[in-house]
Amino acid sequence: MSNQKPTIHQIAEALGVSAATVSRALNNSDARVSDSTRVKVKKMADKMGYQPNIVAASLRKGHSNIIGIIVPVANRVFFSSIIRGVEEEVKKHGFNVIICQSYESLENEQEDVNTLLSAQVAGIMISPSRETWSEVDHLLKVIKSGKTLVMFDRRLNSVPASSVGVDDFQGAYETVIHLIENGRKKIACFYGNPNVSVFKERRRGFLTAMADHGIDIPEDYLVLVPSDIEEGKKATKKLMNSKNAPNAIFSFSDFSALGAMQWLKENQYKIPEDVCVAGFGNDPFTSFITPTMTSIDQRSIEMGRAAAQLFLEELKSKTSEHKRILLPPKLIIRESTMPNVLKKL
Amino acid sequence: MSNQKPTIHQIAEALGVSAATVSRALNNSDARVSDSTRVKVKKMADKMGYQPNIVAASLRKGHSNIIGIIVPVANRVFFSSIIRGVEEEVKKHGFNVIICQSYESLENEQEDVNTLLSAQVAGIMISPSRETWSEVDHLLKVIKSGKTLVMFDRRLNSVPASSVGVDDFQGAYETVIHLIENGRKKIACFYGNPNVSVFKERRRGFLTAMADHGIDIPEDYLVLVPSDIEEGKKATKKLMNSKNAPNAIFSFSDFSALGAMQWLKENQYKIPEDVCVAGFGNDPFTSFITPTMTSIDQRSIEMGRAAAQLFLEELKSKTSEHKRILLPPKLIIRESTMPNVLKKL
DNA sequence: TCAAATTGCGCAATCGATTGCACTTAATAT
DNA sequence: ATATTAAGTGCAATCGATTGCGCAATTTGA
Repeated sequence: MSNQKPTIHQIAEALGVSAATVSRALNNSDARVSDSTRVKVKKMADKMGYQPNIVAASLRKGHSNIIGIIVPVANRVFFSSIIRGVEEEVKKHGFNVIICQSYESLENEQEDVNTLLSAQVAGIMISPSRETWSEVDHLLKVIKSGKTLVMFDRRLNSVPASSVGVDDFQGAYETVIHLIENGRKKIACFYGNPNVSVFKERRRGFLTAMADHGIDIPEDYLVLVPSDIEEGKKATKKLMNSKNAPNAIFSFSDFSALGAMQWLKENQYKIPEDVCVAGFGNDPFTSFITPTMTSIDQRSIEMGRAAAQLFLEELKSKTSEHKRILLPPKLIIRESTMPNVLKKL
Repeated sequence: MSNQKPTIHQIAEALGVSAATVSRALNNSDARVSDSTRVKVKKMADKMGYQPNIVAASLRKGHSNIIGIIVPVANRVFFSSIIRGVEEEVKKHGFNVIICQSYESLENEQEDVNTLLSAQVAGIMISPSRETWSEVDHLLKVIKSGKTLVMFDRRLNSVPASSVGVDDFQGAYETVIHLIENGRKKIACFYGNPNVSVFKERRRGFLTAMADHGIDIPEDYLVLVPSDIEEGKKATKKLMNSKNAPNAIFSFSDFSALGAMQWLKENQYKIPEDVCVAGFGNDPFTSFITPTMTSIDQRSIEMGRAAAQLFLEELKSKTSEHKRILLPPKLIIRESTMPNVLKKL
């Protein structure tokens, strides 16, 4: 049966050479094969429809050409775009990616790490779950086992590994400045779980910008709001019904910002005239809604690319030094804080 | 060094048994091990921090526990949600997924298939690229090589394999009926590339519904519009500026429907009063925009789950019969075609 | 011209888990 | 009490590619 997939042994036999030679001929890396043999082998491999068995190679080499990616959840545009970026980049170098989702659970994440290690991945790229901040043994294990580890977006100080992210501090800072420059001082902030690095940075950005302009922040202007439309509505309602309602809301999430806008519109507030709203993340929907929403672009695809490049670099160099790459965020000003609209007032 | 990852041989040695016994004890499948030994082995494996080398097992077994997924693009909510569904389902059974993106290119898809076969995947789940319709040898190769193949969303008649999808005909049909029941007869249709199965079905649904109600369709009401905002705008402009402008637009894509809505709003048309707009896909943004957009939900996560279940079934049974699972679509009626708004007229 | 270096290739071990076959011991049957 | 059968385990081959080592042939250097 010619149906059976040929192996290097079949090729070797057909050519009267050894399997070792075939292997070497096919892997351009090792030059210790004559050009004529190499050509012969390649031609025969082609003719026989040879497809390398990567599993066998992986076993022998001690690692596969697969990179594990762990994200909180894969069907959010932000993360799926990062994955896209990673995939595009590593593919060029013959790697593939396995996707795992932690669903923001530490336990799932630990399991995922084990699965990936069992699969002998070349390394792991991770954006840690919301619950991952004090307990990081599973990530240290990855490093100890000699595998490359790279974090993206969220990072953990307690894990000695490289990371790529957007400058969240800067993004938040710029946004607040933008609001202030438009004459807003009563700026409320929907912040996120400060155990997550990116939220902590955004918070610092908000506070610093306000402090730099000598603006005091009423205690109730700082609200912990999960990334969720309904939560955004709830928080907005409470805020706007208080005796000291803000005239701007800066949310660490596009979704809670959307909730804010929805509540404001339902209650006849004008955006941006009465209340400016800015989100974070530049999810596609921010440019579809009415009014369009100001937000900070996190350059997800580029982040994925950069993370992948960093990963591949470290895979080669096996250095123990760690890099921290910060991409510049991009404030996208839209109608929800539009200056020209405001200036007309 | 206890740093080295233990293998079954280490465990065997520590226990004074053979590696074969350890293997059998760890894989509950083969019962030919005494309970006492099994317990002993498991305890020791645990103590030594044993992690199975799946690559080795895969090599021996001739296939891995990895399932390849090929999608046109991974960062569209529809596809990433399917992936999520698949991942959730197969994980329970010890499988992992590798994601490949064809970017709607046949060539990429062919390459992806090769890569996945090289990785000795257990099988492949695919939503074929737009360009994949006449040339399907690469998919036949998957089947010939004895691997399980399942298609989701888009399917190919020329490929003898099971598939899961939503009833696109039904979805389109219902939508058109809904528009007609609201008194619209001048319904334009933004259709998609008919080489793609789902678009062909939606087209059939549209035409059938119109025919069933004896409504003639002017030639220029049928417009080929790619899934893209700008294309939707362009098509709408042309349509509305013609002498026989429609009073409803049914688009096979939420994005071109969004384009339609944007153009209509910019040009002072009222939605739904002047023109009703319905999309397809129920992308999250459809419920965020103003007015909210009527659309058909494709049950992406469920589709992923169903596809995964079907896949796992076939993997076991190795039957040559093929199933075609059709999920019921769900018309989500929103403001852009809202009946109560219309009735007030 | 002869030693030294280089090139080209084969041999065989190796990666770690699985599994058919065989063997021993214990259990059951006659 | 002897013959069958079953249970529990070990041996060793196997999956397919890689690679250190060694050998022969060829080239280079002096």
